[in-house]
Amino acid sequence: MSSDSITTFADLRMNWTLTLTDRRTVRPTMDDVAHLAGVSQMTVSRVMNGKGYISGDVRSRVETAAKEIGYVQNRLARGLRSEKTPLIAVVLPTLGNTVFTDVLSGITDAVTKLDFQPVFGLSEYSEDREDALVHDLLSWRPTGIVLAGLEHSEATRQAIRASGVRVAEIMDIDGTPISVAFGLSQIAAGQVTAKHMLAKGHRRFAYVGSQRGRDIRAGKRLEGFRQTLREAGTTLLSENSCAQSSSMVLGRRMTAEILARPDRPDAIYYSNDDLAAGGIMHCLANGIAIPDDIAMAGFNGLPFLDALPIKLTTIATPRYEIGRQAGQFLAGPHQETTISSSQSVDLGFHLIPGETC
Amino acid sequence: MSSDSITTFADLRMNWTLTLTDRRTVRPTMDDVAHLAGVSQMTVSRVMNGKGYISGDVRSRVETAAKEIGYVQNRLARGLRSEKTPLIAVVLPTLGNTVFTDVLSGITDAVTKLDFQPVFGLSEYSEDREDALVHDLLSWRPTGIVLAGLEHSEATRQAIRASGVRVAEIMDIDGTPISVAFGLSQIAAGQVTAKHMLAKGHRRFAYVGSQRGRDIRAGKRLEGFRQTLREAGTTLLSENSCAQSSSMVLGRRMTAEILARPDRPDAIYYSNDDLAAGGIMHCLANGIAIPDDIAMAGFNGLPFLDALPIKLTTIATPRYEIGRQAGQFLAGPHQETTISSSQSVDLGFHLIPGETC
DNA sequence: ATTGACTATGTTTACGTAAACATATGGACC
DNA sequence: GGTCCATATGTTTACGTAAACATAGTCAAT
Repeated sequence: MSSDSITTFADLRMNWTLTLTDRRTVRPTMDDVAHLAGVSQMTVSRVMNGKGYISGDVRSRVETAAKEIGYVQNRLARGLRSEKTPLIAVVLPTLGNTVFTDVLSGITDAVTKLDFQPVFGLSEYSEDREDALVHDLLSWRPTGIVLAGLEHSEATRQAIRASGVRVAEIMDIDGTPISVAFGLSQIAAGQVTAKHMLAKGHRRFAYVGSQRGRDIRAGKRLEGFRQTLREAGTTLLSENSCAQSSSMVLGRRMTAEILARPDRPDAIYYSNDDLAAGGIMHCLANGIAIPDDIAMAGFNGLPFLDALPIKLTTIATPRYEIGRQAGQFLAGPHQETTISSSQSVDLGFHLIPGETC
Repeated sequence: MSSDSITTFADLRMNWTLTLTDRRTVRPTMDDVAHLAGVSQMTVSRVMNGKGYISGDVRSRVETAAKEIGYVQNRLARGLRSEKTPLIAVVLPTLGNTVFTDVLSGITDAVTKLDFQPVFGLSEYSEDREDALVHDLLSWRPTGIVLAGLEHSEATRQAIRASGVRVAEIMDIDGTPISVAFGLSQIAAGQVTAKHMLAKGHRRFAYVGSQRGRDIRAGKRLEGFRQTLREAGTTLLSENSCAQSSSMVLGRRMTAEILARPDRPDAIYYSNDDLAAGGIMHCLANGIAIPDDIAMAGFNGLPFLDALPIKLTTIATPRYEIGRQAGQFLAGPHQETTISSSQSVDLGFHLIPGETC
């Protein structure tokens, strides 16, 4: 059909144009840009990545050509060839809790600034799902991976070790991290809260939590809380852990139940601010005096607490900062020494005294 | 150094083992699995993807070998070769608003179920950042992309058109979608709210909003609200739009300011529930009667409203469902006809009458 | 026995990029 | 006037996978 031999430049060009036309559904490649600019594919690569020597003339011709045909680099090919990708994998339990969206915002801001991109999955507090997600996410050959907490299955540890990917474990530092942990001592947070409540003269304590058994960090706070009570010669009257996920509505309902019982506590330790805020709402709606009838403390220091008519006593946590530092650690340049050593970065917390205890 | 010729199977095997050892830092490939299982790379590929004929014996040998050396597929190579990836790109304004985390949860659940993965970026309500993010995300050659709203720059439209990627625009259906929009009529939501407030006898209205100028959907609701007031022969006394991002604290502060003015309204229309809840808190804290002194309405129907002592009148929106359907649309199998046509899927909304108006 | 369909596996190739290596030009330096 | 170095570009190759095509055995129907 076509001419038997293609010899002239015009023929070559024609051939190229046709090829481009034939594949109109397919994205243009560096080769397409190169032919349009009259240079080699490698030169296009150099212009795109700003590596090696390029004359001003060629640079502008290539840039013009790229814009003209709407060239978009193919990160799959780039990642395959260069054996690294600007990806940071993130595995979180849920987005239904402000804690994790704050952390995720921090991670996103930090890695984006370093020209990385987050890929994420939600484990819903399930270890099996975490395993599956980690395995799946590693198939993208990410540069780093963020995990919540320090407790992970052997399969997950194994996969991460074998992949050689950088790891950051976040939120918790009570334990031995795989590589580096960014967070705060959950146990200490529970202890500090207990000390504060004891100092305020409360003795009859109840605990209110959610995600029973699955929220390991809440469990550690409770452990710290219990321990301090024990040292003060007292114990929790009741531990109320609901299987549902945390919410203000749940906190309000659980508070109502507890206050309706005959052995009424004089203080409630909530596993987080949402539950505690629900407790405040219950009291507001029912004319129960805080802290005289019932004292309260929460955890996280969420901003919305400032809008409530009664200020909750709580623990402020550096959620965004935890995410930011973890992201920076994973996406930033590296002194190889720090990678494999188990160490923790304690971003701290502080108690915010409110009007609830 | 080594023997000049490699002829026996043992030699070959030895050679392979050495190679594998040399690259211990590098991830094993299908070739490694293949050699260990004594089959070809292609057979490994078939086992991994469940395509083509494989005998039970070979399948189990391959699976054992893969597990033994900890094989993890390389999606970069897979995507490059097969020219498609199980990725869904998501561009959202922020994670600081429950609306978007709900949507993102819906997207994540839907696409995960279909073996896709979300990659996302945050535009912070900036069109330039949206442009940059879209361009960047397209470099991963995703199967689909989710955008918030219907308003996008020509550059974004162009890039998406050229890439041939599937698009879902979410939240808003007042306009012409690129392909398919999932959401609700923001204008109608504003109108319905206005009608309800008018029916309750209110006449002196104020508006409270955030993200001034940038939150296009809030602007559309306000437009609908204004329009209905106009038809009823009245207008807004004042429009109070703050540049900051939405929060309960901001809502409380703005409400306090408005109620302190001489020309006090008898009803406030908030651009969302967070702001409105802040208003409720202000009134609770200052003994202002709702709705007698001041009536209120919000937007979104967030779950935490059920925990408040006073139930807010608001509009319930199907946030999770919007995300779920958008995710399903992008990641699911396709009847090609629907892809390019501009159409909207109205997931509706409904007014929840509360105690605030 | 021959055909054909089905099952099971192997070989070759291409996806788009960047690393590694090669080449060529133009000065500066002695 | 040759040597060396900085600059500027090209050529070849490999990354790991799956599509396309090729091969070969088994078994039922002719």
